[in-house]
Amino acid sequence: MDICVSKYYFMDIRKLAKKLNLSITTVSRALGGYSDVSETTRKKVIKYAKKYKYSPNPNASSLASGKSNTLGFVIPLYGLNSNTLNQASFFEFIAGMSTKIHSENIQFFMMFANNEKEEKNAYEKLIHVQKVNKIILHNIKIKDSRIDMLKKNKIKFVAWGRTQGLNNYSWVDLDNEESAKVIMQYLIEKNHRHIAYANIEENYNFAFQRKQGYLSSLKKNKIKFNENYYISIKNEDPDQSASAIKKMLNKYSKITAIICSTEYSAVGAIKACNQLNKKIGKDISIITFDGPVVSTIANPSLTAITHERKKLGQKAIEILTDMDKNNKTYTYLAKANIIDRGSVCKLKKK
Amino acid sequence: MDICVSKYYFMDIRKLAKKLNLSITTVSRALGGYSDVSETTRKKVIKYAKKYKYSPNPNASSLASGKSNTLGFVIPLYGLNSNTLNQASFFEFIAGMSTKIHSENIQFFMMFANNEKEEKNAYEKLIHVQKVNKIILHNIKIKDSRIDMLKKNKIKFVAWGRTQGLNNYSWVDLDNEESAKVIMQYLIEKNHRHIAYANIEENYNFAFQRKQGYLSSLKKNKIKFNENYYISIKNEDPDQSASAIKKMLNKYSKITAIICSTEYSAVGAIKACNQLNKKIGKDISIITFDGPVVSTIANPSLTAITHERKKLGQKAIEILTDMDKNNKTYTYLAKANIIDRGSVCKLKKK
DNA sequence: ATATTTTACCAAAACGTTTTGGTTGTCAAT
DNA sequence: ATTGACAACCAAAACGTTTTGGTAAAATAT
Repeated sequence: MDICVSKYYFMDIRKLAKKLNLSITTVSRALGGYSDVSETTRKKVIKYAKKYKYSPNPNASSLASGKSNTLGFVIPLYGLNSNTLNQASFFEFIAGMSTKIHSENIQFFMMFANNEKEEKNAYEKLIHVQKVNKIILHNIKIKDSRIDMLKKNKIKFVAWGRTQGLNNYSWVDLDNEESAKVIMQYLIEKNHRHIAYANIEENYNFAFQRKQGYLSSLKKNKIKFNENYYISIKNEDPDQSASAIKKMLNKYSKITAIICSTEYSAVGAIKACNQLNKKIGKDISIITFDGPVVSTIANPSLTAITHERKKLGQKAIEILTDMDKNNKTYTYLAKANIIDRGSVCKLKKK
Repeated sequence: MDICVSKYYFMDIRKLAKKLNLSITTVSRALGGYSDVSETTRKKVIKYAKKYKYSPNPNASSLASGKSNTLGFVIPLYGLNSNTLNQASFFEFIAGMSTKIHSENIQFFMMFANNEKEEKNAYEKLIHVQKVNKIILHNIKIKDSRIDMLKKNKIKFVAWGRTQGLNNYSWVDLDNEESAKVIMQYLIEKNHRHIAYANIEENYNFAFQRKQGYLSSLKKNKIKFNENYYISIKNEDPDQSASAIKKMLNKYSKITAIICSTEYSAVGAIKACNQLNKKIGKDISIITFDGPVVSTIANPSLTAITHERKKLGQKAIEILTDMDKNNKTYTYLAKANIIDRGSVCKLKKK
């Protein structure tokens, strides 16, 4: 990789205008896409701007226009260990964004927050000091005051995740309910009927939605919901899950399959089965949501349903760009696919 | 979390100067810490600036000064799956930085790169367009042309990792060689003598350094290096590791312990042992470098040596701030601790 | 032929700072 | 008393854009 000091980088709009025998205004407006510039002039300007690698000074431009064409992004480090926003999914989101950011030439401004207070400060700074005009919001809570705040300040934003209830803003999200249904269909086709569900507490939106899918599939298939088959763990602690699952399996031996709502419950399930000497994929079937890490690394590896998380990031940027043009709101639901890793077996039909 | 639209945020330096009955210059220089402002005036200015939540417009200030007090950071997404820069360590680094960034009030400018070409462009943009004056460099290769480039452009930087050979620049790094020695001491105290080492290819700097520690410990303890006990896998593929380790264990039954240089080899080792029906922590001992994920999630969990990666980020920022004052270069080596998770057993003394 | 609209361009102001190159007043040294 | 040094302040220029409010010429309408 060779990066040299290029002389062309010191070209500013004034020099460019002089070279072209045009006024600064015309050059600026040509590049800005305004209609009061003839197409022949515009082409000439663009051609020379490229040739001399002219790139507007972002500080000057933001100062003059009052807007910095910058995307604000607060990373709640304190929440990154939680399933709602774990490191792996975060990176997939980023990776998705990056594919679009490059082409659209959006600048990026990141801040970090180690707690809620810092998070609040970060948003204030982004808006009032850095003057970002776009924000990607994540770590969405069931009720989230940031949404009103951004609306008040007329900042364009896309939420990664949804609040519960009315969602009259742009968001991208996993299709959690649908995914749960897909999992259920998969298990039912393999003749499982006694299907347990290991969740974390439902006041995470995704946990709630996934459970809804589970319930609705049960109903559709005329299986009665057995609350003994449903576990809800408060903390994201594999060992807590493990002991709860162990108890459940001991008591209700009819269970043939467990759906794990999170990576942590999946680890718990594995531990529980090992302790009970139940062979996964044979004596008991396990299927988990996502868990890119645990699914592949865990021993044995787990059949899982994985979402196209990269698309979330990609769509978020696309939506923001669209919102610049129209004043609409957009939404996007990422679909999921089941990856068979052998931890679900087919039962004989009764 | 409640974020309101604060009227104070629209205070600029002019209004502040008027309120204080001072010139703009004096206010600016008071806040800038210049000596041609009396201490009483400075105190007054600072007090009012705080009171009215004055915060200089970063665009105006960067434009005027020609420097943006911004930290540049390119995330090579394409390298984030590699052990040198994996997601978990990346976040720990970030988290470390964030503790310092808040207090020092450094701005952050991130870019993403999906390949080497984009990485190159990103650095060019950061320097020539965004005008960042500080950079944190990571994904350091054994020879790395970025270092010369940054020196030429007189950008202050801290590297996360070291090139091989002369390191006359500021860097922070893991003390890989020392960590390997610590592991070896740990195993030898537990009477292991036939210690295997599962590495990835040595042209990763960290892999090379770790091997050095292993070799030097062998020497110190008068154990002859047995090249049959040493594995070097090209790709970060658990299955490749697994088959190599399986072969090794089959052939050389004297081996009582395996050191895994990476997360991937650790997974490989677990798989190999399971296939051979060797009980980890009993029939065979496994200890791994880092692998925060695999160590805890893997089944069984693994004894590991973990570095204080958070400190890397913290120190990187500290060093950059120090470099602003002095023109020295600084270095920092993060220490490591062994976390016992029961995968290493104590052998009887022969 | 004249009035009106449209097209294509531009000079100058504005954005909110930092920096330059001063000035004024005070104090100590002569 | 005069000079020099220094402390404390300031007006104006500069940073590189965008935006405002034009103008002149060309095209169109009357």
